Amino acid sequence: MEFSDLNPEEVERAANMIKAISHPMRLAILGYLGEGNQLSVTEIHNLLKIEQSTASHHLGILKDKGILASVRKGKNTLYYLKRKNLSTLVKCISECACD
Amino acid sequence: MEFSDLNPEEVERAANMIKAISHPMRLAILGYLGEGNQLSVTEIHNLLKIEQSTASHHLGILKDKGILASVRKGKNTLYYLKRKNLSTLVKCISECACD
DNA sequence: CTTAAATATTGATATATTTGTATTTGATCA
DNA sequence: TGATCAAATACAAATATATCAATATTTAAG
Repeated sequence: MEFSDLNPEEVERAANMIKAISHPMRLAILGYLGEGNQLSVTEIHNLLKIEQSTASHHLGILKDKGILASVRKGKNTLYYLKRKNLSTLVKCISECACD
Repeated sequence: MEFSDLNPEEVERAANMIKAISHPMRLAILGYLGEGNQLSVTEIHNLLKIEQSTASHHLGILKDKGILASVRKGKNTLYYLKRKNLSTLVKCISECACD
């Protein structure tokens, strides 16, 4: 798959996916979910020390753009990485950012 | 390199790099530069059918965030991918966006 | 059914981004 | 030097995003 094979819509979609993860809070969320963990909104809210509504908002964006999926478990909604190759992407990004 | 190894500053830097490429125009630019090509501002401006100043602006962002480098060649300034592992990243993104 | 906990949504405000027009800077060439 | 082409910058308007506080919704427990 070459990037130049993508049509404008796919480019748009790709841009949206990346935009979704290109935010410090959301990258931090991915850091927590990176190893197959499942976390609730409240846990994210506490881990990142941000408002509950803000946490929910960011998780919603990540879900909407196809990065995360969620499952209801009792009172909680657990979020997790939708595809494991996103782990690769995230690793790749961390490496790029370090040299 | 695990994502969770990054400290807040590095997370910030990673977020900035990704944010830089998470824009349809800029992704399209990367598409054109992906295979080791070097293109001038005017060429990008013509290829993408956007204003010269807009092209320059986007190229400037990509350069500022460490994605592209540039070299003066006569009247033109040629832009190119700074690291080739960014090609991998871009490919990875295109694949993620397609399934 | 009522209450409480966990999420989600809404509204308001502040901030950031994108884009085009116009201008300026820089380099080349006659 | 003066004219010209290429690129960068300044500025402003439109749009988008982030954040918090308040409210609504959903679910489970009693």
